[in-house]
Amino acid sequence: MAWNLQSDRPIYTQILEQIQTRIISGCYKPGEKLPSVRELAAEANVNPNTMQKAFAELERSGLISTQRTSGRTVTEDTSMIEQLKNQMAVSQIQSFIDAMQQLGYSKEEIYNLVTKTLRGGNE
Amino acid sequence: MAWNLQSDRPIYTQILEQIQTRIISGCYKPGEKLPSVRELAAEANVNPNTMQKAFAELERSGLISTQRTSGRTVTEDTSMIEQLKNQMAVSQIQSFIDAMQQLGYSKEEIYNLVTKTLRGGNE
DNA sequence: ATTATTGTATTAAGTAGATAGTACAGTAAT
DNA sequence: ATTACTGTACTATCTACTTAATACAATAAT
Repeated sequence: MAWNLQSDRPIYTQILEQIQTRIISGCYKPGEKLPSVRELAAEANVNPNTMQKAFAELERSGLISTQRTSGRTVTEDTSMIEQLKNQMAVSQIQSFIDAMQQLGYSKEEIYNLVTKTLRGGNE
Repeated sequence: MAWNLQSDRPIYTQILEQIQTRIISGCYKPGEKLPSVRELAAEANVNPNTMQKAFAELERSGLISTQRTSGRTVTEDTSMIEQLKNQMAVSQIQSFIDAMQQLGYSKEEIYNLVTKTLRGGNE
């Protein structure tokens, strides 16, 4: 999975979210060692300080932990990961429906549009 | 409808979007005169310059127009408004589904979660 | 004519985010 | 011991966003 960074929001926030997503989707597995700050920064075409800032946040939440000089690892607490997954899903759904309703779509219309889109797409 | 402004994105961008939403949802009607920059700025608890910046963007898109000294009005081009509504809806749906799939949810799971949420909510 | 209100422009200041460059301390591998 | 890699810290600089405080020209209302 590639890094997808826009300029309309802080980069470190987007990196934070995308690392979370990678952990949740199993791209980075529980207990697995993460690439180094410098490596990931190069990969994302970002300053190491920016990547570092994202990691600092991730650690406050407990999702990853640091072994001072040998790198970082994803938490082995799978229930924590599962919980975060649910949280993010609920939040996605809620803000999606809110936005659609504010545009003036009824529940039924939202339902129909989602159904139609899900049918149409690939895979 | 109240202003909902977060600090994680530029204020003027959020104002821009929310004015678009108000026009699309009919809160500000086609041809209607808009409140002044200063008035809206006070209402949103924001500097007039920030509100002005949002309006400048809205004008580039043609959604509103300016009568130099008597204020601004919403476009009367209802098909333009309708088109913007569709655009924003499609974009909402797409990025919602993308985000869910990246979290690891299948189309069927997305469908079920959306259905369940739509059933549960109010109104 | 005067007054108030409109959009608009300008300058200055403060803040947050991002980059660049450098440095240090701890550990693993050799 | 040396080397290479790790996270971490620090300073300086640049840009974008936001606020503040004015100011001006055009029009609507009086």
